[in-house]
Formats: sequence, structure tokens, C-alpha cells
Amino acid sequence: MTKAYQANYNLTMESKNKPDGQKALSFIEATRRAQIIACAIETIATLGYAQASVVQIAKRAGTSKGVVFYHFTDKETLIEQVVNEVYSSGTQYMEPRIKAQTTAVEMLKTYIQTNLEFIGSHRMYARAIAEIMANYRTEGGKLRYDVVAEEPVRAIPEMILRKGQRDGLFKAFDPFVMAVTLRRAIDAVPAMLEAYPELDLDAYTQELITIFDQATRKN
Amino acid sequence: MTKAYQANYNLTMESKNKPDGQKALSFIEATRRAQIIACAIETIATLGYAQASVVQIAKRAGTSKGVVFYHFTDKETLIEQVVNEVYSSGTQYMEPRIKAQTTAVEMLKTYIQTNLEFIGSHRMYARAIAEIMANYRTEGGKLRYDVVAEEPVRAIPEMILRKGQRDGLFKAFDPFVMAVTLRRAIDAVPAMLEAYPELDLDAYTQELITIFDQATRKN
Amino acid sequence: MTKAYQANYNLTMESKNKPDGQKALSFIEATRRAQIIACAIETIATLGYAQASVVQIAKRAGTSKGVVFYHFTDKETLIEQVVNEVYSSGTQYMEPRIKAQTTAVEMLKTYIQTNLEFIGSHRMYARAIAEIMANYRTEGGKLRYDVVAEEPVRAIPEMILRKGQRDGLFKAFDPFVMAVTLRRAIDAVPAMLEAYPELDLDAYTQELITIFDQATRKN
Amino acid sequence: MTKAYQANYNLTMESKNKPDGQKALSFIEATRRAQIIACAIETIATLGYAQASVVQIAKRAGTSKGVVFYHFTDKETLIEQVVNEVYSSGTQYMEPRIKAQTTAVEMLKTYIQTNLEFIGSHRMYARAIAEIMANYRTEGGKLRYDVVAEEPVRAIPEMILRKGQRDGLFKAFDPFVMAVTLRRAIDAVPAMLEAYPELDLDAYTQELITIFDQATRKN
DNA sequence: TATGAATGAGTGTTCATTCAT
DNA sequence: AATGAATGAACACTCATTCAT
Repeated sequence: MTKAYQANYNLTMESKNKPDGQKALSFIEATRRAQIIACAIETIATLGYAQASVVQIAKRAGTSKGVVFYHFTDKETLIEQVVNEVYSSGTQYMEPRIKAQTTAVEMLKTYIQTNLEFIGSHRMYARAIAEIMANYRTEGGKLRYDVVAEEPVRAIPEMILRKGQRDGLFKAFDPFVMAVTLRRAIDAVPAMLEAYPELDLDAYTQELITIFDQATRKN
Repeated sequence: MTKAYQANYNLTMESKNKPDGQKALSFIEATRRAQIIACAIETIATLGYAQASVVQIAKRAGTSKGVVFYHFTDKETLIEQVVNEVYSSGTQYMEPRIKAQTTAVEMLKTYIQTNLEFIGSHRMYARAIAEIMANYRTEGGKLRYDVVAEEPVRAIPEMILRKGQRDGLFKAFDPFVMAVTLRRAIDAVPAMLEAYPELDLDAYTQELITIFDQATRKN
Repeated sequence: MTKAYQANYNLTMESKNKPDGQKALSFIEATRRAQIIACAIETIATLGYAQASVVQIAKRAGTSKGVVFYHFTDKETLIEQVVNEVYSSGTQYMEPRIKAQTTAVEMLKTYIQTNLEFIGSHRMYARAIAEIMANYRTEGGKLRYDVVAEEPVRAIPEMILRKGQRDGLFKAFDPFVMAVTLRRAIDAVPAMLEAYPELDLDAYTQELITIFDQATRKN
Repeated sequence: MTKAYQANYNLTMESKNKPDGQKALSFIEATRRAQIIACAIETIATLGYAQASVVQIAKRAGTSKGVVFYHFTDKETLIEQVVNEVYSSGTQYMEPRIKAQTTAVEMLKTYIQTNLEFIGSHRMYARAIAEIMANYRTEGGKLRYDVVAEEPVRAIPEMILRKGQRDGLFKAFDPFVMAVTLRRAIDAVPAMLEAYPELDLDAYTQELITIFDQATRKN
């Protein structure tokens, strides 16, 4: 959710640093890129990672493979920019709201709340990232975004949990196990929303908040 | 865990109906099938769903594609039998132990305990099923084993949770949300075991039991 | 002309070592392979290395890409088997005839003679190998069959030249330069035959023999 | 070395005919062209003909494909200008030095000497031209610079050889075969220099001079 | 004079599946 | 009961070339 996934984001933003006068062209490129990334997200979310071929992504964008490969050297780099887009926009939404809280109890609640709010308003994003996580492998065959690579994402709730224990607000438990359980509980939601469209996200959110409140808070 | 995943098991057992004199072959057939299923599990668990091509599975079984297609009409039906094998052996291990408990509190504890025991002793099974769940899609592009299809699996913990509430042992909460959360907490473990080989499964199990005990039990 | 190019030849000939009873199937495979190799040679010779795509080769063989890739794991291995075929059949023709000579003078003459005879009767072979030599590159971008890799081919004339000098039949000259010059003189012929179909190969051969006789023999 | 390779040189020089006021631009144009041609030579020599895509050439020139296509209508015409540049600069170096000789014996020696001097001081040129010769094909699939098209290049040594025979200095031999052999002997050198960097070009030159002296001169 | 954007045909390769034996 | 051979659709990727600006 932080540095690790944002590393190469700025690499493609150099054009911003160029002197004026070229913004028009640069704008076209930025637009196209954004469009293709958006279409990639949609395609992955809808058809699944395996079926999300470059042709399919291009088709959804109303163009042909060539265009995609013109803007992204690799399918790999396209996928990475998708991951980037998802994580950076998620962080942008959640981070300030969580930082505005004072106690660990409130922070944990806000973490769950904002995360599910973001998922609710970006359903494609959540499905897409889940597909990529589960399937995107390096040449060696290992999952690129496996459980270990997810550590920076887990770091935030883990930090909150540790703070709560330090401050005497939370019980004794293994913050690692709790963080893993919490993340999975949250990650389950996108699929739920898709499968049960009538599901009340707010109610679901409150239930999750209660579950983890009761599991963590000292009484 | 039950009917839903066993439905098409007998469909491929036609050989049983064949006239006499072929029972020896029928045994060979059963053996081969079991072997191929086992190799499919291994391959999917090891290489991931997308890389688990029929060639790879056959190679691991020491034969060629032809053999696989002789015993399984489709790759599809092979995968389904894999799912079957995993679920039925899981159920066989867990069910009697859970039924031996009397209170919902003990049943929930035993559910978590036996499920993680089974995962611990069948790591390939767990990885394989996770891969299949996340990737196996019907021709229409929909996930074959999605959250809806998983209902029968979720039915057991949900039943336990409902019973606990009925018996006044559990607090008020949405059993659906709790069951989903619990299942995801359990499903997270295989990947954890693979990524962190030094992880203490027993301790992890106890943490999970405590988390869900505190989230559910009336105090 | 020897070991270096024959190394992996036998790798694909294992079927020969198998017990009887399977020769029929093995025969089909061997036939197809031979046919595809022959078509590859023709295609490369006719269209040039760059245009000799797998589709083109398959087309000339009257099948589709799939068949080619069924019999050869790679385009790379196909090309290597082409090189193999060309060199081994060339050696098979030339070697015994050269060994039948006694003096270096006669051996050199026979070397030129038999090599051009072979080229004359296998024009496609010669063109194909020239194309491959000039264009087949490894992943690193280096020519796979470059001037250094050609050393074993050059070794034979060089040996003859050294023997002639040792025996006092040849003058003093650098056998390396002479061998390179001789090989290029021979390698020039296939293109000549193609460009000037009316060219008298026997006469050309005699001219070459005379040139190198005068350049080498002590008088 | 003469007409044949210079034919289309002026075709692309139309800018000269443009009305005044643009001479500055014309100069820029000439500079750009020369630069791109130089980069094309480098690229072809370094990466090989097949890998020398327009993108690669443009990259080496520090610009983009567009620029290349602005100055050269085709990749084809670019390649032809490369050939032109190489041959005309080669001729410029060799011709006056050869003409300064009086006897055919000295002319032949000078021909070999100056050609190898030029190759030694223009290694990229030599590699590039070899790559183009071996690979550049017309739409029909025929080699553009094949053995027939090379006739004007061979014309010079052939003329020298004929003169030598006429003047009674050279033996009887087929000037065509001798010229072909000589050209190939010289054309072999660039690859040798690249593969064996420690090779002594002067010594190699003397060896070649001796070989062809002994093969041609009456004694 | 220059170039960013787009395109479409082509490349090598993989894979589930079929079929004759 | 088994399998070697074949197939065709799909995939990621490259490239010369065009075009509007």
C-alpha cells in the first residue's frame, strides 16, 4: 500500500518535468495510458487474469494490440502500472482518514471502514488486484505478488495493532495472525459484492468492524 | 463439502457398468485415474493453475497427454475430480471429529482445529484447491467455484454458528459474515505455510481459535 | 565438419536403441522429421534465412506450424538439425575419398574436388548452410556459427596443408590464411551456381585446384 | 564500386533543386542524412542485418523512427545509400593508388593492399556491407546484391588480371574464377578481424599478396 | 523539419483436443 | 487400454510504414 508498490510510478511521469509547450502531445499519451490501464483493470476484473490477453484489453479500449504495445513495452509493465494505479489510489483515499484518528481502536475501525468504502466505490479495482495477486508470476514461476510481497500492505494494520497493544487498548494476540485474518476478511468482500449484488455493504462493514473490535479490544 | 462437489463423480465411473471379464482392467483404470488426479493436484499446487497444462500433468504421471484424455474426457472433468478428491478427503477427516463435540463452542473450535490439521498434513491439496477456486472458469467466463458455489462449504460453520446463537452460547452477529471471515482466515493458511516455512502451525491454529472464540462467544 | 557439429545428432536417434516392435511408429516420426528438415533446407536456401519462418517451412512440407513444433521443440533445434544433416552428409561423402589419398598434394586436390562435387549434387544444402552461418544468432546477438565456431571445419584443410609442409611438398606459407582463403573460395561456389546456371562446375573445380596447387606446391 | 552502386545516389538529393532560402535547411538535411547513414552502418555492423531495425538505427542516432522516414522514404533506400557510402569511400581510397602503378603485378598487389588497408581502417563499413550483401533481398525474395550485381566490383581485379595476361606477366587461368576467389579472400577479412582481435592485419595482407602472386605470376 | 501515435501483418510458441492405430 | 501424430486457435511481441500535427 506504500513505497513498495509505488516505486516505478513516477518513472512514467517524467513528461511532467519537461518544459512547457509539449503538454498537448504529452496529454494524449497520458490519456491513452490511463485509458488502457482502466481497460486492463476492467478486463482483468471481468474475464479473469488468464483470459485478460492483450487483444482483449485492446478490444475493450477500442483499438488493437499495436496501440497497447506502443504505450507499454511489455504486458508485464502494463500489469505493474495497473497494480500501481490500484494501490496508489487506494492509499490516497485511506491514508489521510486513518491518520486523522487518535486511538488505535479508532484507527482500526477507520482502516476497515475506509478500505471497504474504497472497495465499494472501486469494485473493478478490487477484483482486478485480487486476480493479479493470485496469478501474476515471474519468469521463474513464483507468484510475483505473493504473501511475502504483500508485507508492506499488511504493515499498516499490523502497526495499528501493535500500537493498540502498546497503548494498553488491545489484548494480547499475535499481530501477524490478526493482520493476516483482517486482510483476508477485507479481501473477501469484492467477490461477495459481485456474487450477491443485493448485499448491504454498510451492514457488512459494521459486522466486520464489530468482529475485529471484539477480537482485539481489551474489555 | 458435500453434494455440490460430488455431483459428477459417478459420471465418469461408467466402466463399472461394463460387462464382466474386464474387472482387472477396471482396477487398472481406477488406479490410473487416482494417479492422474494425484499428479494433477501436485502439478497445480506446484506450478499454479495456469501453468498446469495437460502435458505437465501427464509428464508428472510419467505418461503422455493421450493417457490423460483417455481417462478423462476433458481437462474440465479432470479438474472437477480433483476438487472432489480434495473435498471428500477433507470432509472424511473433519466431519466425525466435529460431530463428536457437544456444544457449539467446542464444535467451532474443532472445526478450525481439524481443518488446519488437514491443511497441515495435505499442503498440496490446499494449494491446489486454492488455485482452482481462483482460476477455474466456465466457458461463459464466470468462476466455476465462486462464492456462491462455495455455499455448501460455508454451510457447516454457518450451522455451527447458528446453533451457538440458538443455544445462547454465542453473541448476536451475522452468521454469514462470520462464516465468510472464518473461511477466508482458514484459506489464508496454505499460502502462509508455503511462504513462511518456519511458521508454527499449531500456534497459528490457537491464535485463530482464540480470535473466533472472542468474536463469537458470549462473555 | 566433425565432432562439434555432430554432438547432438544422436540425441534424437535414441529410438534406434529401443527394443523391436515399435519401428513402425518410430518410422513415421523419422520420416516426418527428415521431411521437415529437408523442407527447412529448401526454404532457407530459396527464401533466405530471415524469410524462412516456421510457417513457410511448414507450408513447403504441406502441413501447418503445429506439426513442426510437434516434432521439434524449438525453431532453434530444427535449425541445428539442419546444420547437422548438411555437415554429416558432406563429411560422409568427402572423408573416405580424402583418406584414400597418400600425399598432401593429392589430398588437397581431393578435398577441393569432393567438396565441389558434393556442392554440385546438393546445391540447396550449400545455400542453406551459408544462410544459417551468416544469420543464425544466439540470444546474446552473437553469430552462433561464426568464424571461430568454424574452426573444426577449417581444421581438415589446415591439417592437410601442415602435413604438406612437414613432408616438404608445400612451400612456406601461413596455413591459417591459406585455409581461410581456400574455404571462402569453395563457399563462393553455391551462389555462383545459382547466379550463373550455365557455369561449368567441373571447369571451375579444375581452376580452383590449379590456383591452390600453384599457391601451395613447392616447384 | 562504380556506376551500379551509385545509380540512385542523386535520386534522393532533390533538395538541391529547391528554390533559394532553404540552403541552411538543406545543410541540416545533408548532415542528418549523413548521420543516419553512419548510424545505420554502425547498427548493421554491430547487431547484424536482421536486428538492425529502423528503431535501433534511430535510437543510435538519438532520434525516433519518424526522423529516419522523413529523410529516407524507405528502409530500402536507406540501405542503398549505406551501400553507396561504403563503396564510394572505398573506391575513393583505392582507385588513385592502383592507377599509380604501372605493371599488372604491382596493380594486383596494390589492389589487395589498399583494399585491406581500407577494411582495417573502416571495420564497421566492412562488416555492414557484408551483412547487407548476405541479407538484403528484393520483394521477390532474390538477393539484391548477389553475385551478378557484384560484377562491377569484380570488374576491377578482373581487368587487372586480363591486363597481366595480355602483357605476358600472368599465366593462363580463368580471370573470372581468380577474381571471384580473390574477392572472397578479401571479404573474409572483416569477420576474421572481429573474431580474432589479435590478428596481425599486415601479416595477413602479405600472405594474401603472396598467395595470389604465386597463383597468377608467370615464373 | 520533425515526431508522437497508430496500425496490421507477421513471428515463434503453447495448448487442449481429436483421431487412427 | 494406450498413444503417437496432428491440428488450429490463441498468445505475447516486433516491425516497417503511415499520418496528422
